[in-house]
Amino acid sequence: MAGDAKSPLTVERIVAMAIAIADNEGLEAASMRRVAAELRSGVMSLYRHVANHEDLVHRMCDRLAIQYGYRDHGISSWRNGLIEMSQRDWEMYIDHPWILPITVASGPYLGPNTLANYEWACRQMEATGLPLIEQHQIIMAVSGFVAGMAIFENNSRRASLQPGLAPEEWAAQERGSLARHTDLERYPLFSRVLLHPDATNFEKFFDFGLRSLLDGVEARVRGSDLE
Amino acid sequence: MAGDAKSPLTVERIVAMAIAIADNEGLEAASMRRVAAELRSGVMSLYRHVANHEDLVHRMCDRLAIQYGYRDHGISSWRNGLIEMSQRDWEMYIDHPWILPITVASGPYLGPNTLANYEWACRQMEATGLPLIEQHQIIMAVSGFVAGMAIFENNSRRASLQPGLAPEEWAAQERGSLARHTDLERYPLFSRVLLHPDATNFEKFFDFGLRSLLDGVEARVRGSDLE
DNA sequence: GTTCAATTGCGTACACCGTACCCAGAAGAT
DNA sequence: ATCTTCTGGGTACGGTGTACGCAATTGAAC
Repeated sequence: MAGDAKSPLTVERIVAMAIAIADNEGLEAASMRRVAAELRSGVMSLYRHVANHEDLVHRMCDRLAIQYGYRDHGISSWRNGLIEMSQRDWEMYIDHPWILPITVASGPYLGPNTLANYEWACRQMEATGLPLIEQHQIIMAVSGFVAGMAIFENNSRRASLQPGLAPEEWAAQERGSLARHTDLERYPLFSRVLLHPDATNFEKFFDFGLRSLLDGVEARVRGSDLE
Repeated sequence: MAGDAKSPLTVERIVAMAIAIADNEGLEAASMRRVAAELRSGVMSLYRHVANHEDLVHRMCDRLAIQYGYRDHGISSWRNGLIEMSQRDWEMYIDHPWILPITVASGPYLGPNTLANYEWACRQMEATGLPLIEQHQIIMAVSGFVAGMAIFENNSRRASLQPGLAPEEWAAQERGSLARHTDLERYPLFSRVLLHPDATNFEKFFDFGLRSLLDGVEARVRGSDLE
């Protein structure tokens, strides 16, 4: 993890190190002190390249927007465009769970790369022929759905994957720890769901929900859904 | 805001005060020191009633689950049940924006009231005849969509409502501040959206997205969507 | 009423955080 | 060789959560 002692401090190195720390130990571990220590530099040196901690966080987000940029590999329809957007966003949220709390707490940082992605999505939607503002709102609805599902997916992953035990063992353990504060008998349906191995499998319903949403949009595009 | 000096410290008073502070000034303002000061008590006194700060936050969340508990006022179908759930959650997210970051960062706290709400939703879904696990996943998909849309709604509210100026003025100001770091000419579609008064109006597409989602579920319930 | 135990309130202190301020040293220009 | 500018970073301040230990209050038992 630690960087070379000699190489000069740059924004890129700082951002990359902060992302590496956040990936491994969570966002709160990526403090200015910690990043500086890992880079073998003084804390205040970072402020020569980054305005403050919030600025660093924003740069981390926009950095991911490059890595998970929307690409058209033979995309032929607005529907496939929205699917591409959803898949890239989903991957980003799963690979770097720390980005979701940032987006929620302070809004998506509209850096150049994030904006380029948005612009790409909007361009795909032009084929719908809908007014621009509706294109925007559809993009927001789909993005919102993806973000929301990623929240649940990340939560269940964080809960179940941490000790590296089998899902059934985890469920049993979770059940035990919950039963300590709560009378699970009062929540029979929840208890049964907790025992089910697919209780935390969201990918399947991510696809299902996305398809439902896109079907709704398609109906609107065809004009049968205008109110 | 400040509490009576004489009344004894209780969990309820602590939680209520923390919620009041978070509502007015954001979650980070509801620190242990601040809550204690507002209650005219010592900081460490709070720890007699609350395990730690995280515990306090969890109790705040479960407190809201009472206030925004799902109720059946003549609800006749699983579809209306999911709509009730969505509306209550939406209200909660809008009235108390601080709860979303908590849910995202550490998962929904499964306190007794939150669980009771979940149980209610599951019971509504029994009418679908789907396997329990699918009922669960549908609830999660709808909840996820609501949470995701609430993220965007809250972000745009926080951005646009703070100084109390008209939406157009805000858009112009936002455009100006963005243009300082970014060349907006490179993002023509985004620029046009930014100027539109409905750019931050999500309620309309919240309804649209929810309807699309429920239509998809309905198709599945009718068996026409089984793969 | 007195004594003892248990509960509640809280002051101090420590480790962490972001960062304002100022100074040392290196690099480049004149 | 001197002066300017830029980069690195040490110290210090005010914020955070909270471990520890002591005082005051309450409740029970005699």
